[in-house]
Amino acid sequence: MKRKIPSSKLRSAAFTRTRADHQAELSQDYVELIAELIDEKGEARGTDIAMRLGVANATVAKTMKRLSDQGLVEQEPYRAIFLTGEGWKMAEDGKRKHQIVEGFLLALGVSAETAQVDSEGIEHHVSAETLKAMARFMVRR
Amino acid sequence: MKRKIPSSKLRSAAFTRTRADHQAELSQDYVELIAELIDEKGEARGTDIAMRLGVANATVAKTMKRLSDQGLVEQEPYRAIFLTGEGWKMAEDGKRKHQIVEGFLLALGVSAETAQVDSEGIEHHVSAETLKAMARFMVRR
DNA sequence: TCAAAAGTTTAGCATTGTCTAAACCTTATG
DNA sequence: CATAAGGTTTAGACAATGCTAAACTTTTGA
Ligand SMILES: [Mn+2]
Ligand SMILES: [Mn+2]
Ligand SMILES: [Mn+2]
Ligand SMILES: [Mn+2]
Repeated sequence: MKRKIPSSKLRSAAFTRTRADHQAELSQDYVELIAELIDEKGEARGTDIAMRLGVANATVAKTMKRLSDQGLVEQEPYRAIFLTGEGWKMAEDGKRKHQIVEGFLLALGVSAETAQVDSEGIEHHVSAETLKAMARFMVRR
Repeated sequence: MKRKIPSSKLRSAAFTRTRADHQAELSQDYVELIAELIDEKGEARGTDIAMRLGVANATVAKTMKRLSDQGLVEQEPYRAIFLTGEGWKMAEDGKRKHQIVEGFLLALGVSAETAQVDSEGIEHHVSAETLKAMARFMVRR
């Protein structure tokens, strides 16, 4: 039945959702990247993560602390980083979503570079409904 | 000629761009909202901004300080907030972009609510190239 | 084998963005 | 026109995300 929502309420809901998306964003990108490195090289080291993210080493170390508090990664001092079960799940969900968004942009006709760059930010703000629409578009097109 | 960029470089470029997008994001949303309020009511008051953004009053006040340091807004103590020339320009650019992204999502077939919410985050990560592709899609469809 | 290189951690700092609570002005109305 | 209600500002706290520099550990290779 869907009552009409007053527009200021709806408006603030959008900003609130965006802020929530941003909170989740960093963790998602980290675990996805860690999963990628493990697939590629068998392990994820701090330096490699820092390199690919374009941040300093110490930043990665600090973030790892948070991620392990969140139960997403595991690590021993001076050793490589691994994902927990939960971490793997998040990585896989993230990867799937990322691929749909990037593939969608390509299907829309943008260059590979642009699709790659834009999708890195866009992926975090795409709701289930929009993701479905993007997937549909790629199939039909 | 476009040399092949090593994939780790390109990868970090995407994250770096996303971080830059996020830095610009808050200012953009604020000025756009202030412009909207001025159009609607003739002035933008702190409370209204806070209401629509879904944040506390004090948060808005502190942000205003930053925005006026950035030369985007002007205000006298205890008075409403106004945009500088630069502020208006940013607001207008933002609005245009926002409308294209939101309209595009609608054209893609998502609900009005979803288009409204998702576009609030997505708009900040859409490059000129992607924006053009979205505009094209809406026309052709 | 053992010193240099490579990688990791820690300390200390800055900025952004958020909050609550309290103090302070402005406005509206009885 | 005095005061209550409604806005605004300030103070103080906190978490997240980034940085550099220094200390420390592990790995590598002469
Ligand atoms: Mn991703
Ligand atoms: Mn991302
Ligand atoms: Mn974002
Ligand atoms: Mn926005």
